[in-house]
Amino acid sequence: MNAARAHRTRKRTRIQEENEEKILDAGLEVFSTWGYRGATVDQIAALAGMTKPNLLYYFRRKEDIYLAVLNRTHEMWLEPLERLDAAGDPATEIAAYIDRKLELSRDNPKASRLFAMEIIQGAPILGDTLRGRLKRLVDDKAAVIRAWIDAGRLAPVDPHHLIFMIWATTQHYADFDTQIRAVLDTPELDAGAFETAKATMERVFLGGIMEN
Amino acid sequence: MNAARAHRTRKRTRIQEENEEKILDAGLEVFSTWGYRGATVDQIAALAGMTKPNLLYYFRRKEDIYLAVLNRTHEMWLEPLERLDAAGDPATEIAAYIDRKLELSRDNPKASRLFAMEIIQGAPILGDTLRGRLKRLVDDKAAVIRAWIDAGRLAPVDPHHLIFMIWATTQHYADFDTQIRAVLDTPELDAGAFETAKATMERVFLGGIMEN
DNA sequence: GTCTATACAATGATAGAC
DNA sequence: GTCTATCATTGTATAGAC
Repeated sequence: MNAARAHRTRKRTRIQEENEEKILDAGLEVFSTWGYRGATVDQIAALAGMTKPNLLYYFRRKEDIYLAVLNRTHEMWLEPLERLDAAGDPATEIAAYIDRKLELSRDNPKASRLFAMEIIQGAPILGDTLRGRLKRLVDDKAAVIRAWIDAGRLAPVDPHHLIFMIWATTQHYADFDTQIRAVLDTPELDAGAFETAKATMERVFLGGIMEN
Repeated sequence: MNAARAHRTRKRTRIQEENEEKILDAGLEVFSTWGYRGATVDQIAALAGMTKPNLLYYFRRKEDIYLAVLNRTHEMWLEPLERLDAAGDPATEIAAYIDRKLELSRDNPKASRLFAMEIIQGAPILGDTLRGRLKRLVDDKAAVIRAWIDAGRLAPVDPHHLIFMIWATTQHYADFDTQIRAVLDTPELDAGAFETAKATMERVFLGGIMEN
């Protein structure tokens, strides 16, 4: 985890914390736009407002920056699904999950695009996490959904693919934001656009999976 | 369009056509994996089975290859929506649209990822196309859907966002294929996985938007 | 402890000779 | 249609100044 910073063992100073944060913010920006390989250390340093050698004082290698940025954000990505509660009402729980996921896209579009680039490139870094922790979490929550279906509280849809559909639709508003803005002819996706998206998604998903 | 090949004015020979096609195939592969900037001409040349200088005889610059690859595939992307028929039955038409789009993802995952990378990077090349031709097409078909809604044949959902949802879910199976395979613990998305995906999507979408 | 200047090897894009 | 040369970019290392 912090092998990246093994050369520094002492407690971090205020300047260190501030600079590391600036670097990670810049890294998120650049990696999420260009992917790991397309990003350059120069770009990140410029965005962070420091020189390249100065940046390399904090992170010796490009890969260390990438790892740190991914580590800083990947917890955030699992959290909404973790909160899906087997004891709750199916419609309420699923609607709330969609809301949380859509909010995450709205508030952290760069983090969403960072993950998208990593996955599209074959998940060279996150592959193990996907096959391990993510798979266990999804299997877990798919079992919850299946129990709801077996109890006749939801229409019989495949739980895994239902989750994929929710991921796809919510993340679309972050990852493909450029395309959506082009089609809607708007300079940015404002609160109104997200409200309409949310209403449409809840109507389609809940209408589509409630036994009536 | 073929400004990229303006240096060649004669009719193309068989060898030229074959080599250009090999280059475009290799370019699709490499650009869709690494993005424009992360791709190298060396990689593309190696994949195309030729030397870098030989490749550069056909396309003088990396950007020319990228343009040609995008141009070769972007028509394909508009076609399924173009076929949405106002005179048809709403449920049938929308189900057929979903099918066509999902088939496109299954059969052309690399093209899908190429577009994804281009959009995530802010559509530097395709931006005008998105704001022009794509927007007109979507507005057109959104009007068709709205007419169905006004006639009481569909539930009142926002047509644009419904289309976004269909794009998101279908393309997800190409773009995030690595993540889906990790979660489903399968070496590849086979016909069965696509059947389940299709059934789930049709159940959710049609259940979600039919007035009952 | 923090930052700058400089260097350098590797890679990659492109031009031009053959 | 092929090979070589060139030149900019980029990742990384080091030496030392504040």
